[in-house]
Amino acid sequence: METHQQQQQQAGDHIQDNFGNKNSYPCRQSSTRWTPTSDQIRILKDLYYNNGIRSPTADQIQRIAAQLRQYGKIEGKNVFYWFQNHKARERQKKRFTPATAPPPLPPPHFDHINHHLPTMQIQSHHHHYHHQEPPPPPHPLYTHPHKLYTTHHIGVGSSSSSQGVMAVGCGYGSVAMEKSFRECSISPPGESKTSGGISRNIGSRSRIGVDPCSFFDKFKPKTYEMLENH
Amino acid sequence: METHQQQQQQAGDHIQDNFGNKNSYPCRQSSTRWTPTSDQIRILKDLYYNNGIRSPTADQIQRIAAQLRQYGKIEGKNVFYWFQNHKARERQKKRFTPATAPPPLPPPHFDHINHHLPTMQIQSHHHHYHHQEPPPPPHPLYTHPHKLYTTHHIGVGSSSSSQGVMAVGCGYGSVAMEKSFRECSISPPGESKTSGGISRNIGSRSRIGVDPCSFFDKFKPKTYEMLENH
DNA sequence: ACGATATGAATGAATG
DNA sequence: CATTCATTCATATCGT
Repeated sequence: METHQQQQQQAGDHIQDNFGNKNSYPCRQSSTRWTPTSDQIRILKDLYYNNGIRSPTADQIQRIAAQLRQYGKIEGKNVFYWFQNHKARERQKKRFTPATAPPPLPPPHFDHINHHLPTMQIQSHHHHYHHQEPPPPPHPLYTHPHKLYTTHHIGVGSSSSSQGVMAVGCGYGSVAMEKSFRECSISPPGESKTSGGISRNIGSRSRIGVDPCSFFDKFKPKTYEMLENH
Repeated sequence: METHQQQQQQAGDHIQDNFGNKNSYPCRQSSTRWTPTSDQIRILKDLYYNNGIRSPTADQIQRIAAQLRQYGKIEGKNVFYWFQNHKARERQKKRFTPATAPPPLPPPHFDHINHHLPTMQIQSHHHHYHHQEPPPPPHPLYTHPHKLYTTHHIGVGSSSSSQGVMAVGCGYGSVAMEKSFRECSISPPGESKTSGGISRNIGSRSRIGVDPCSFFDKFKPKTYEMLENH
């Protein structure tokens, strides 16, 4: 999925939108749409997979966006859509690829491409549960009761020095992170059936699918398939 | 578009391994991307044009993929993307028909290719209608064919009342679009471009727009709008 | 070998 | 949440 990442030379390169426009560089990413940077994606995924955030609250969205802004332009809605889409696609895929060959997955050792991941903890306070078991995907028990965003302080810890590092409480240490399946993951219990109900706010259940978190580099142009599918 | 077609292997030379050959990889296709076989394409088009399927449901996708698997390797997502792309491109092309540019191109006309072949029969018989050109451009009436083919069950062959055919909507002459307020901010803070830059700035508390009422922000926005206006 | 084109794949943004 | 639309990236393939 997001493995190959498009181009996002929002850096110095002129972007050259290939449309009728020949505008040169007025607005960054001339295209009107947000083009996430690698760091932004990395963080978003981290929040998604390692922190179980699936449908952030408005509050969280704002904070996340604020943090991600360090790595490039971004707005709240981008964060909002990102989570929506990521989640939806994860499910969708599962949906139309139910029994189809969920094969053995060769353990393509996931390289540890960049391990300088800025890990961010939006709102974890001092609660460090043990649920931090990101790397070993096997068990997403994740009872995660957390999500009590009572704090206003963003945990943001993003990394800092070049390298790993976590800084933040639950951040996993990085490393290892095996990539596993995607669609055949854990059962998709109906979970949130909030339909008629009301609330459903805070809980934000997540069935966690702990996954991969692939890092893509601009260097790694090739397929994502290996990791993704399945 | 569907004019030139790539009839690749499958016939004489089996270049690619296809089938989950245990060759070396578990199941990963050796090739990067799915390369539909002639039969698969024929069937897909048949479903598209003769059965009016434009956006198959997850359910249909599964079945279609299962059927097409007889003719070569294929996954649900391939079917999904195929329909998405086919539809999008058909529309896209049509969209650029501002009068000044008469469509010199004779319609694709793929049909008749082989009628000696399989006409998908996902779960029912199949009927053959006269394949009518799907995109007769002139008329953008567009009554929103959305889901005309409401079948919940792949109508592939006929689903209830056959009516295969029709559904062609695609008119799509209007492109209203007005809500877009794309912003184009000027000089964003872009320094830390993609990856690499790990500038750090710890304490960065959220600052963000910090609106007056940020107390009860814990709600989950259903749409981006909600987030925005809050 | 390129360059153009067709088209598979991905994903941001919306809408229902 | 599910679906859909628009764009864009990536690559297979063909023409010259």
